[in-house]
Amino acid sequence: MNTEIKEVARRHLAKEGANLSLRGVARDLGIVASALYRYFPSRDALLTALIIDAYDALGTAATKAEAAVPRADLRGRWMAVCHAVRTWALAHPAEYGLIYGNPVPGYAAPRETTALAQQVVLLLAGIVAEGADRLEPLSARPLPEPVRVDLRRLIDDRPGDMPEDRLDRVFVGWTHLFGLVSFEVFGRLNETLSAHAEYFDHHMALMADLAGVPR
Amino acid sequence: MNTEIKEVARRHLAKEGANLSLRGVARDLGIVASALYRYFPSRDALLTALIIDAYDALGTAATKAEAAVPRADLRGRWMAVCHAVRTWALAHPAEYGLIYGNPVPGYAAPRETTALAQQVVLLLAGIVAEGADRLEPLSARPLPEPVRVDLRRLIDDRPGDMPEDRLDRVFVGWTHLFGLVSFEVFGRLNETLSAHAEYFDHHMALMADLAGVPR
DNA sequence: TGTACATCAGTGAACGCGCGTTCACTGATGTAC
DNA sequence: TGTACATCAGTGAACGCGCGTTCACTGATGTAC
Repeated sequence: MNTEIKEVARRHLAKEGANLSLRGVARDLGIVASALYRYFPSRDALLTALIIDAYDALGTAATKAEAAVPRADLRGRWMAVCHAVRTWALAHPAEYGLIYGNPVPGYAAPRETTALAQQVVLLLAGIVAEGADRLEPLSARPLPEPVRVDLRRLIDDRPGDMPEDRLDRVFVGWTHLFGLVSFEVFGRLNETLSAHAEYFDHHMALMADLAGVPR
Repeated sequence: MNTEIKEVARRHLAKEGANLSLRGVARDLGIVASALYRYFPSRDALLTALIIDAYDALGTAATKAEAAVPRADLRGRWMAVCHAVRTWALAHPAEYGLIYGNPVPGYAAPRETTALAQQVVLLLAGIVAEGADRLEPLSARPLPEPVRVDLRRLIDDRPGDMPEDRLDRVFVGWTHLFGLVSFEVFGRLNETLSAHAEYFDHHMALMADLAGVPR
């Protein structure tokens, strides 16, 4: 029942954005609004559940896609993650918007979401950690010290090691991935470009180059 | 009076997101809600005005900042555009969200916004068109044909000329710019990085490298 | 096998609120003669 | 200079709606003896 409610709520999100209405959800379930309180203590709680589910679904999609590629094919794994994120986002635009669009007004994301939100970037970092080409000469540009410190801290907080420059490039790819997916999902690309899929592939491959993912 | 209404409405946006309430705005103006109808025919019309204003303000901020840099300093001009976008977005998070976040549910952006939305990328393209280094060897990766076609069409639709590869790199920078700004404005960077400004500078400089903006 | 009781999903009325929009209106200000 | 009229910004009541949440409740199902 819990999952059934969330399913209907997801359908509502798709039509109304984050203005989720409990009464609307209840109506679609053929139930009276107050009955929902047996399952979720408040509207915010339902929203939180949906947000967590969204992070989870996105992370799972990316993880599964990446796991399906032979371990030795690092570039294939990188691209699989990118594709999985884009595919999931296009299939679930409202849920994507919930976690990567405007913050929902008056709603504070609970602590638990932080770790969930990092899944994708960790996947990308994990791939690069397994093996990478020398970085492209652009990297002659040295990291600003405060950035180096941030990146070092992140590296030290987790198992494994990696030069800061390399993690920096992973972050470049990660930012680009979500920047581009957001552009596409939110319709900002529509009047400008038509070959969305090819454009995406091309750019994420460029990001792989930049991060030194071997061809 | 028209501008006064919009000013108050902008303050409301900042607190409530896109759930703009006419009655709330009227209340803050010390006016009865129906009086607003003398100035805007509907809530949607007010929203539209705010959206257009936002594009306008962002475009103007970028244009002015770029114009203030000596013409010969191409890299300075590129960075000025990037900084102006970030600064404006951080100063006006709600208005930024209105134009680069989740699409407002049930609201269709009017035609006029398309041209306004392209201002920033045109600025960047204009800078690169004035002079650019040879592209970095990454560009050994050829453009996929459908992407080349899209880019060619965009180039032919406007005065001036430019190789498709170069415009492609401008788009990379543009996507990255808004991807990173969205991450920061929407708070997706908070738990991960602290040196936001330096991180931004560093990455946008990298994008300049990538687009062949001379150092 | 039959009765008494507990559980618990869902009901329905109510509270108090906010919303966008319409409509006939008031009353001050400005204009014309 | 004084009167008559037009303009028009803002009023206030009303319509019809939706919302989240509470609360005492019903009534079916399952369990214990």
